[in-house]
Parts: sequence; C-alpha cells; structure tokens
Amino acid sequence: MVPQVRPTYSVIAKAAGVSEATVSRVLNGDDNVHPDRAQRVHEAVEKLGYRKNRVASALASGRSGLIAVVIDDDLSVFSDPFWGTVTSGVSRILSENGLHTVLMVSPVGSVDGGVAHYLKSGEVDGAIFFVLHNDALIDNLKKTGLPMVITGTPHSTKDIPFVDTDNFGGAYAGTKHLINQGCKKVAIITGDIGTTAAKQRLDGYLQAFREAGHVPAKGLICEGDYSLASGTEHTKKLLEAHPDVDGIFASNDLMAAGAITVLQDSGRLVPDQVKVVGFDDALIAQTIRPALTTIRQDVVALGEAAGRLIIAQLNGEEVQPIITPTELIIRASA
Amino acid sequence: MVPQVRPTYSVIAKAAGVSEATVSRVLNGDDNVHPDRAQRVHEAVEKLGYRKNRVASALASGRSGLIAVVIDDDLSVFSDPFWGTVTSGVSRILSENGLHTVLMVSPVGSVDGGVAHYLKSGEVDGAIFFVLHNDALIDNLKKTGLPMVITGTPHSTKDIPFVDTDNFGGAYAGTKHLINQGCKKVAIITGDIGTTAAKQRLDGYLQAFREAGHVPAKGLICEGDYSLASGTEHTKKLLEAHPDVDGIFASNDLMAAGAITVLQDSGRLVPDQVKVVGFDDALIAQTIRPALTTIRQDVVALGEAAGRLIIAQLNGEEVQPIITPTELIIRASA
DNA sequence: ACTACCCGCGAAACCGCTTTCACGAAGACC
DNA sequence: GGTCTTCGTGAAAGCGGTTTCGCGGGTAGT
Repeated sequence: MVPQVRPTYSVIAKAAGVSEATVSRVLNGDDNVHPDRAQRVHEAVEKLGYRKNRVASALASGRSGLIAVVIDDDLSVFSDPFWGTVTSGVSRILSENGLHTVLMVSPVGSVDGGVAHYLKSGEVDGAIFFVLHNDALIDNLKKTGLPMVITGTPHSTKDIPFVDTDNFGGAYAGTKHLINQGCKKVAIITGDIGTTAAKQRLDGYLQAFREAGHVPAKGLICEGDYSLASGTEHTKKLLEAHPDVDGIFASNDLMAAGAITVLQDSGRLVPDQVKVVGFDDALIAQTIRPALTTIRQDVVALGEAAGRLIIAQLNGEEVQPIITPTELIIRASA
Repeated sequence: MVPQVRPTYSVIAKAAGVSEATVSRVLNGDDNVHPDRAQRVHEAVEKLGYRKNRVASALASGRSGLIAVVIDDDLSVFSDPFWGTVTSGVSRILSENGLHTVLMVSPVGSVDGGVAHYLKSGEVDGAIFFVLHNDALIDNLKKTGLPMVITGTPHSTKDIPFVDTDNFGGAYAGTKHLINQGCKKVAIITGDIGTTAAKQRLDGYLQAFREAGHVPAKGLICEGDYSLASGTEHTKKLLEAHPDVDGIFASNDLMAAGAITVLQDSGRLVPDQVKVVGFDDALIAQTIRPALTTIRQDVVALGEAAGRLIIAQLNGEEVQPIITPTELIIRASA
C-alpha cells in the first residue's frame, strides 16, 4: 500500500542522497546530472511511488499543463456529436503528452468576459477554439502570446494556426461523384453561408460543376443552414423551380436526409430518379433509407490535429494549418 | 490598459493599506474583517483589475477548483451526443460555481493506472464518472475521500452518490402508452442487459405489462444491445415468433428506428398495425418516418444534477442520489 | 605549474496565496 | 478596577516544486 501522504521532493532527495534541485533536474530531463545520481533518483521515485504535484509545479514554473477547449456557445453546440468526437481526439493527444483538457462550454462574450479572463490568467498553457463568434477575442489573446488553435477555417486568417476538414475537396468529390453517376442537373443545398466551411463546400461544388461543363443555373444553389428543416424546405422549392433536377449535393447529412424525405414524398425514387450525396457521414447517413452516400470527415483526426498543433507551439515550433482529408463513402443514395 | 504583469496580493495590500492576510480574508469571504477595510480592499481590487491566481491559490489551499469528468472508454463513447450534452450540463453548473471541468476520455484501466493516479493526486477536487467499467477503482478512490458522482445507477450502490434518468418510470409510461393505444401484444427490445439502465427499463415495461393483466409471453422480451443492428435483428426474430405483435417498446431510439424499418419492410404499417415507442428522444426520433413516439430524457438536467451533487459534497453536505424525470413525447409512431 | 573554463551540484530564493498564531484593543463580568 | 473573552489584524510560516547563483574540482590551454 502506498503511504497516505504523498512524498515530496524533500523525501526523494533524502532517499537518493541528493539535493532537491537535483531531483528537479532529473525529473525534468535536464541532462547535466551524473547518470549515477540520476539513477538513484529514479530508483527513489520508483520505490516511493512518487508523483509530481502538478499544482506546485505549475506555480513555480508558470506552466499549468492545462489546455482549454473553448466552445463559444451555450449548451446547444456540444450536443452535436461532431464536437464531442473532436474533443475526444484532442483529449487523447493531449493526455498522451501529459497535458489535460479543460472544457469551457459557454458564450465567450466580450474581450473582458470570464472566459477571456481565464484564458489570460495564465492558468492554461493554450486554447483550442471550436465554435467562434468572437474574432476580437482572438486578436486580443494573440497579444498575450497564448498558444491557440482554431478548429475550422477562420474568416480572417491572421496567422492563427487552424485545423479544418478538406471541405473543398470533399464537396468536389461528392459533386463529381454525382456527375459521374450520370446526373445532368445537380443542385447544392449549402450550409449557413456565414461559415467558411459552407463557403468552401460551395466552392468545391462549383469547381466540379464547371469542370463538367455545366452552366450554373440560377436556383440550383440553395442557401440552407445545416438544419433538417432547411433541407426539406429548400428541396421543396428546388423541385418547384427545377422539377427535372436529378442530383442534390447537401452540405451535411441532416439536410440530405431532409432532401430525401421530400423527394420521396414527391414520388421520386432515390437514387433512380434523383441521387443525393451528403457530407459528414453522421449516424443518420446509415440509418436513413436509402442509406446515404456521403463525404466522411475524419473527425477524431481533426481533434488530434488540433492537439498536435498546440503541442507544437508549446515546443516553440513554427506551425502550419492542418487540413484533414475526406473520403467518399458510397452507399445507396447515389 | 491593464498592466502587463498581473498584480499580486502584495500590491493590493499596499494599495488598500492592509496586510496580505486581510486581502486574503476579504477575497475569500471571511466576514471577520471590518467593513471599512473590506471596502478598501474591494476598491483596490477593482481599480487594479486584480484576479486571483488560481494556481497559487490551489497550492496553498489544497483546492484546485477542478472537477474531472471521466469517461471510462476510448473515443467511441463520446461520439454519442448523449454524453456531450450531459457534459454541457455539468460544465455549466460547475462554471457557475467557479469550478472548471477537466475532461478525461480514456480507458480508466487499473486501480493503479494513469487516470487513477491523477484522481488520487489531489489535483482535482472531485470526479464525475460517465461510463464505468471499473468498480474497483471507485472503491479505491472512495477511501481517499474524493467527492465523486456516478452518472447512471451503479450496480452495487455502495453509497456513492449518483444521478440517473428515471428509466423505470419512463419505460413504464412508454409501455402504458402502447397499452392505452390498444396494443394487446407488446414486446420489448431491451438494451445491453448488463447495464442497470436496461434492467430498469425492462422492469418498467414489465410493471406496465402486468398491470394491464397481460401474461409475459416467452419471446416478447428481446435482449438487444442498444445498437441499430440489434433493433433490426430482434424485430425480425420477433415477427417470426409472434407475427401478431402489435406494439414494440424499444429501450432506445436507435433500436426503435431499426424496428420500424424492419416492420415496414415486412409490409406492416406503423402505427396502424404495429405501434412503436422508443427511449431518449434522440435526433433520429424526429427524422425517422413515421416520427417516433418516445421517452424524452432531460439530458442537460442530468449533467446539471451531477454538477450539483459534486458541489454539495464540496460544501460538506450530505447528498442523495438524483433521479431526473422523463417525459412521454407523442409523435406518429404510437 | 598557473590561470581560465566548464561541469555537476547544493543552498536558497522564489512563485502567489492561505492559514496559523499571537498580540493589542475593546467589551463583558464580578 | 482587574481579569477574562472576543474581535480584528499583521507577521510569518508554509504549500511543493523550479531556478538562479555560486562554489569546488577537474580539464584545457600555454
């Protein structure tokens, strides 16, 4: 049984016959210590089951070993499994590197709000932002030198490192697939066009669309907002304006699901008459009938990339944005 | 502009003309301080934009202000939106109380593993467990006096505070609804019967079933495992053994979705010939056709309850388990 | 052999806050 | 008026690490 009270440097030092300073050096990987003594310290640590008190360590060194994951929103966003999965990835990478994830789910508010203060307080060594409504905060924080990573391409790049899915490439591949399957008239239902992801997916669609020699017809581009309702609504309008549409690329699976139900309600067969491709490979892609052909994002990888980018910054490395690849998953709908 | 270096007690004390001890007392709500001096301290704090260094505070007081949320699993679990939502609730309550959420998504492993050590290290003031495969760990931690809360009813209650949804009541209400709608032969597809939630839901079903004067027929109780596949599979078997089944209570929405697709594939009309009730009110309940009648859990409330239970323990209060209510959401499937 | 470095190491200051302890003043009691 | 409490307060000792500083001895250069 390990003793109740945890040993401190003082007892380790005594047991190893060295000074506390030396214990600290050994435990922090300073190699200017004679191997024999280092060995003795390691043995003492092992034997006494010593574990460093991270709080004391944080106070003395100014490094807390904590990375904040900030979701600038109230509860709603985090109920999206997407972010939970990203967080898993972040958390795994961080803990592999001896860091811990502090979760902050709350509206970030002003530059002077609680979250902002917390981030500035030096209690965390870095911050990863998920959903961001507040560019001013980032600018402000950047001045403090806090390592940061943004998930999703920021509007104003401003050399803050970010990670993102290959939205353009994914949308391009999805649209291309529709065209390859023989679709002549392919529409897109975009996400909330205020987001960069939605824009990039639209761009990917347009690229494939033009490459195929199609002319962008008015009304084939429907501005949705990622919600199921917007999927159904825009599909209805689309069918009125272009009854002969034969392919729909939806910027997420939820809207694709909405599209499919409307198509079916209108008596059209999916995929025989109209083919549908989604984006995300969410659960619903597998449960809906017909199962949805979609663009899979590697969400865990996205989180891991964010974690790695923070760690690289902590190590003083120069970092570049990371774009994670997507994959076309062919199911029944296209 | 607030100065670069953050002020410390020493400067606040000087500015207010009191000792650091008094500053500490004021800032920690010790009322044995003359109001005038307290006032002066508050003014100095305000004027200098002082914010307490939580790390130093943690070291001196032994309270870190951190609560661990432990998910004893690798990445898969957290991709379930359920846990993300619970976490949101936890996080909100904690931050309202000046605490922060440290997320640990990893297999907890042995009593001697990394997570266990971390929890024992005193770096967190409490722990909330989500998915738990390791009872031994809890027992072991209990000895350390660490405040803990388990989400979901533990198998061996052992007076560890827990929070849970009213599984029994929900299942009872769902089954009762089927019976009230005229179903004569109601089957259940249970969740993974190794979980207490699945057992409780089964018990709720049985209670309603018996109250209606029905006799438990062999084969009406199908042991699923919460997966979509188990929903489809068991429904197929069920239809073979009991082609005249007219109601299915599924222990979650995913299995209910599976059941509905199988029923439809078999040519049966839902809800006209067979009625289906799910559990959770997950997203899929709204997107599937017919929309699913289900038992809604207040997931955020569950998280909040967990947070409150931790805080109560921190305050030295005696705590009782909290069971959050469920609600029958009537849609089209029953 | 003599000064000039470098290396390994311990003493001690320090990180910023909390808390114990003791002391003086003021109020209570007889 | 003298003794006993109570109350408000500051000095100072931690909390458990990290880091600077300087010392002694060995190596190198001449």
